[in-house]
Amino acid sequence: MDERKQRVLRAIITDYINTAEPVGSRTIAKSYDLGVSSATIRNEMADLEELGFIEQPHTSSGRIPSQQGYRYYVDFLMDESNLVPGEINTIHSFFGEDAPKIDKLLPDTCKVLSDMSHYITMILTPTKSAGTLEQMQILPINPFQAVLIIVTDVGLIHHRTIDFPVPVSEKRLKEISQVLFGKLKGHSIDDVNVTLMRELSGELSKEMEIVDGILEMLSDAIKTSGEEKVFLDGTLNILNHPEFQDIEKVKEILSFLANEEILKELLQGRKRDGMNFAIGEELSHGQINQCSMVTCTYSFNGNTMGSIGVLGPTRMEYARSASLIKEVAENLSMVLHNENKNNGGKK
Amino acid sequence: MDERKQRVLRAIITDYINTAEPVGSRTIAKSYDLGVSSATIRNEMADLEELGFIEQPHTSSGRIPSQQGYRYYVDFLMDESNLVPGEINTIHSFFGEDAPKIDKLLPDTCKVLSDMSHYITMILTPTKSAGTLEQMQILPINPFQAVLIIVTDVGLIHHRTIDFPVPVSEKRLKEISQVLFGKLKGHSIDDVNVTLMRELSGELSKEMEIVDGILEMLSDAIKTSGEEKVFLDGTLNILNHPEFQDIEKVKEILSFLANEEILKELLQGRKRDGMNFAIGEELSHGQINQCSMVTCTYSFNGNTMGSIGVLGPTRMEYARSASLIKEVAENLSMVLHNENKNNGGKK
DNA sequence: GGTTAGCACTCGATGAACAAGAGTGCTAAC
DNA sequence: GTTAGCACTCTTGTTCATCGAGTGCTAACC
Repeated sequence: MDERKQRVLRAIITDYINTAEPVGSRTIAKSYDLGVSSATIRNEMADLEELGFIEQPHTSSGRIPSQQGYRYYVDFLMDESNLVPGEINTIHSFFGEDAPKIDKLLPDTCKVLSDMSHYITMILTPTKSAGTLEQMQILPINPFQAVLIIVTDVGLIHHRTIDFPVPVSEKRLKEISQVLFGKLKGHSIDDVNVTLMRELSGELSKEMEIVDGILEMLSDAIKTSGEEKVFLDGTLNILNHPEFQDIEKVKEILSFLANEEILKELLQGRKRDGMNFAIGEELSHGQINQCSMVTCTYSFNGNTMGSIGVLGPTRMEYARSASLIKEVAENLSMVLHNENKNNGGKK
Repeated sequence: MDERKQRVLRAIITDYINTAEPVGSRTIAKSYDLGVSSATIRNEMADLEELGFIEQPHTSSGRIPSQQGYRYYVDFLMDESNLVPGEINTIHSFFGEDAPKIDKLLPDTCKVLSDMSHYITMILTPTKSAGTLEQMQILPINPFQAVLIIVTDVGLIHHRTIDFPVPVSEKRLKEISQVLFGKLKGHSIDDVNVTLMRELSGELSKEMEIVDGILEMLSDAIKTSGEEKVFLDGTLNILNHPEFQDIEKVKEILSFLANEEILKELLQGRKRDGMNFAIGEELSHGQINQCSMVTCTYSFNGNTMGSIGVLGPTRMEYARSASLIKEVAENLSMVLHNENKNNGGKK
């Protein structure tokens, strides 16, 4: 891959991203300043095709980038994309003074990012291990049911109803709740497991009679409360792209994305390093093998905790998406950081 | 409208609902046993068209029902639709022994109904006035933030973060929470307004110093917690119907439905009587004037409280949808009734 | 007088034929 | 190594004829 081939490939991809039309040698010679004629570019294109970076939908049409081409692009060719000041302002003011309350923060961020990117956006909540139990309460509804409320240190709030097999009095529930909370406060939610609960059970039973099974139920409820969650927004953005004008295709993709487990998997799998690009079949799911996803992790006090992703056609604006996500992720991390400082500081 | 015209109209609508194709006189003469020739039916059809019940997409095509035709159909012609035993079983077992926990009940019901009907399904939660405050708790997160948790007598659970303008200690918050709950328990959430809160404020201030504004914030939070909510499911079902193969149309409808206020309005407007049919422009929104909606109220101890609706093309299976919704609404009402009896009975 | 058979007519859908245009690959000249 | 030129390919859009479903109307029928 000499210099000129790279420039040709970059031109092809840039043009195709903008127009969604196969791009021919003449277009490149005219619009991208390579200083050579279309014939020369044709020769380069033939080479690029042989190398697998571009392909021809049919003989005598222009070329479109292959998955491998996009991969090479994001790895080596992509320019830094500068967001326009207006966009940066939008993001800053969203995360500014009036940033949404903590429990609205993630879904609202998701919406902002999908509006700005014009792609499908998803955000994975912090990992279990990063969240510690900050508040816990069990509210009785009736003798057989109660609501468990959990607040983690990052401010995520969960509630869940619990069904008891035998009646539990309000008084008893209150006692259990208090003792439990006393023991569990500050622990990582990940730590709450059967073993810990057994230990507690031992301690607790000295103080009061514990109904069998209740602790297990609570332990279970707490654990599932701490599970990761995915917010999704902008699914309809997909309809704006010319590659998704086929109803069947759209149905397949959207119903695929309706499964939260799938979304989790998509985001979790790319949580290690900061910015990540997954192109077409790299996503490992046939339903979205004509899509690409750009993800970025966001952090909480320096600990990796969640990730943000936008999903669009393989012909997506990788550079711009990356810049957008990065900006959003940084701002989000900052807000979460401050939230937490308030927590610790003012208390 | 003599007997025969009615039979012809019914045949046309039935056929069109099944095939989505304009239906011709010959089809009717052949498949629907009217005992007359196609020529006679042609004459009747010309009359029906003049009366405004059917229309012709273009000269020399078959006829399709007009909105007025559908209206006449649901008002006078529609047969009772019998669900097949399998369907009834599905519904019964969903609402049976292992019915979802109360806070999952409505969204899950929504999903079941959309799966069975193949249309978009929405459920409006109980009206404010029907729900009384059963449980309330304020959990401190930090001096400036707390979580308000509300459980209504129908088992709906809401949580909301509250930002205080000035720090409030945990102890103080606990006191306020307890006193407030003591006063408000059993009241309708609708009753919680500034006036009541002022009164309470007077009483409370004898017992403790109340930070200005806190009560208003709480009042506000409680009120919005009691607001109606809409669950939506099966939006992708729309893609299965031949009248929605146009991406633009689909985009318009789905983004229209993404607005929860709109959904509320759609369901609230039809909450008075039990079963309700709204056809095309009767829905009063251009975006969905090619859709129809069947709604049914469900009740709680005999009090009207919420409503269920399915939205499909005007060419929808009105009879079947009505039967489905009715069955679901009745079962739902029953489960909610029992829930409540448990509440009262066992406590 | 209502019903029906027959027939001419309309109009969308389908598909073939054709021209236009975009783009390529190859060759030969620079 | 680069480029101009050209023949060739393939898609796209258009025109045109055909087909068929379905109608409306008329005249005959019971």
